[in-house]
Amino acid sequence: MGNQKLYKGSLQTIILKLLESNDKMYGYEITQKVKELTKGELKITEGALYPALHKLEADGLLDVEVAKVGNRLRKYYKLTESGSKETANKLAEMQEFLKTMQHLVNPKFSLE
Amino acid sequence: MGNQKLYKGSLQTIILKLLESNDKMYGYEITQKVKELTKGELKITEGALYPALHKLEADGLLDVEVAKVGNRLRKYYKLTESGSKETANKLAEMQEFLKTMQHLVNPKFSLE
DNA sequence: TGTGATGCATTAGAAAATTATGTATACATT
DNA sequence: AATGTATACATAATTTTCTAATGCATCACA
Repeated sequence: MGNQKLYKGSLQTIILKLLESNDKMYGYEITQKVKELTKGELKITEGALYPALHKLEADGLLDVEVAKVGNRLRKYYKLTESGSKETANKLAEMQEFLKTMQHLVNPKFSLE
Repeated sequence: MGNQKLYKGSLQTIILKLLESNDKMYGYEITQKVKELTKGELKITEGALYPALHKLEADGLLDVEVAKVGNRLRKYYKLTESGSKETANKLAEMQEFLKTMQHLVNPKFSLE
């Protein structure tokens, strides 16, 4: 919702995590999955998604496989081997970050 | 560390939270406090900090009080009334975001 | 037949950082 | 005396990463 800007920088990690859980996905599917998983809180725009996918592919973290469904085009993405490794790294990084932020802003613990 | 880019978008919230906990602080003090609280994981650069402080001030969320310590200048910032309200909002937003991300990157261990 | 959903993509622009640089004081070490 | 590190402010150029807008095309369905 209002916190849409907070997710800056975590899109790649989100994509990688989804592909780790789902083997292969296509772009539109990713946007819908994120919307569903976050109950509409996070909306991935196409202007962010497609460049991100292209970059991950260019970096060798994703493989593409084009499929035709009816007369419609789909590009299925899946993790390469090095993509799997990078996913583990990025997820660890994210966990660390979440822990740090949790600690920073948690109202229960005042910051001295 | 490597997750330095993940914090994009949360600097304002961090500043506001620190000022909520500490009544008044000056810029350099904020950078040191964040470094200390996060054990060096998060480093606020001046190029990000000062523009952020100026914006918060311009938006009426912070008041400034200039102090001279020895021959050195310090600008102490503290929350205005509307700053306190906004802090509450931003902290709630952040909690929500952290929960969402936690759920996204580790659906197995949801927080709820 | 036109509207919303599906599916790809790019472009212009904004937001929010990093990096580099600048000024100046203070203190400790060589 | 000179050098480096810490303290303390600040800005400018650049980069990263998004949003918003737009475009093309297929498909379902009312």
